[in-house]
Amino acid sequence: MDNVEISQAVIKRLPRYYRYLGELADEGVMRISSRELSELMHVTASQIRQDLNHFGGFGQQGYGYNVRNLYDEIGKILGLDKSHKLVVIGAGHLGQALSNYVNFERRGFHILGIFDKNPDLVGMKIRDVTVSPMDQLESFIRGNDIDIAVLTIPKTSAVDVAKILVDCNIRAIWNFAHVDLAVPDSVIVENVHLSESLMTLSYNLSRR
Amino acid sequence: MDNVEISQAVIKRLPRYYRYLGELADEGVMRISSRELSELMHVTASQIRQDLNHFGGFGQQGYGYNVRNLYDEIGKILGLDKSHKLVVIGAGHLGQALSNYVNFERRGFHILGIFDKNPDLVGMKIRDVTVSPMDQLESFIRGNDIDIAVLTIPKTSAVDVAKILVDCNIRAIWNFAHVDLAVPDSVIVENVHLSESLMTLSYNLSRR
DNA sequence: TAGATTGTTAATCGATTAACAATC
DNA sequence: TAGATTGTTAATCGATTAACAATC
Repeated sequence: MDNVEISQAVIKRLPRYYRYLGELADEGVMRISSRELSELMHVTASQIRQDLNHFGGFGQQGYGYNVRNLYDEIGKILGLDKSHKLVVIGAGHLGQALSNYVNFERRGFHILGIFDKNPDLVGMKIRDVTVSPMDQLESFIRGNDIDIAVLTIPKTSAVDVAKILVDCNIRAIWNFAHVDLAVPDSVIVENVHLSESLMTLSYNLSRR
Repeated sequence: MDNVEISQAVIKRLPRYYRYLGELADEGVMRISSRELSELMHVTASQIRQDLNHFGGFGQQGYGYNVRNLYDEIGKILGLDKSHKLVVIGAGHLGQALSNYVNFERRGFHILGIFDKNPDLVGMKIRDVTVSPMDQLESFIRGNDIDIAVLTIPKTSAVDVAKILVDCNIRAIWNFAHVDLAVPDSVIVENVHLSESLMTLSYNLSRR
């Protein structure tokens, strides 16, 4: 299973399937065919079947897919059946926004610590978590077996903090700083570069 | 020029070139070859030359590219030489984070209005802008010739607000709500689905 | 001029779509 | 059984990489 590498293009479509299937399940829809789903999502039925078959045959000929079952299976593929421990580094507005976002918690992403170098923010309480000073970061990650670090700090500090995170054997970094972090291959980096997203919008706007 | 459609894959790479070139310019680097840039960015030199040549010949044989010039040209391609008027809809933490982000302003994205339906947030001042109630949104957009609406509200409200925005002839929506907005083709939608990004990270984490 | 490097064409690779046999 | 729809192979399309002639 692990020997077949699945392209990131496929992976990036899974959360969208997951979202649509979750909504269908909430509406009480029991089964759906690839054609029906394709019309709903504005993609080809062929692509849906190809994508899903990378992971196994979840459907049944002549019937289609069981909505609830497919939802659960995609959840498992995405690792949403496991729980993850996170720290948020940077307690500014973005860090607060992410820390307050209830849906992450619901999907098994538990924020155990929030850190900031600004003494004015240290001690602030965000949901159940109190913001801690940066010098406690390293021992906290090691002591609490943290999987994921969320980086919502400026790019200059981000580079330095990433080094610390690697030393602490962090497994993944969700990076909101506008910089490409240089980390070993074993550490997963998922970038959210908001300014690049806005520039893409700007480009498309200027071509009208 | 407009008759050749350029793929979104190319467009999405431009902001990254722009970022690296900006940093090089700041460091005082005058010229760079596609090979040097390719080593810096970990992409192929071929791809860089192909990408750039969609928009014109910015280089010179035997010399390479003038860093400052290429930076400016990509900026123009991305529409960063023009100024844009935005409103932020949703003054929660995410809306505040984006409204406070100075770099957007510096790149010509001017936030003229911030709106929220929560009376507790109305009246709050974020940089120079005071949060207004939602019922003033429509007249504000029309009266101030707003280009871009930034949606940082829950998905249920997002669908309704998007309808209003379309009625007001908004040109683009930067959408942070976890929903696919149904708008006419003439309206550009750029989605930032944070939970999908986190799920992608989660997938990659579980395959190690 | 000789060396370097672009701009661009051709070759390769990978992803998407179409088609259909298998099967529920 | 007949109809429907999957799983999967084959065909197409598009994007990336390689190669090299043009040229600074």
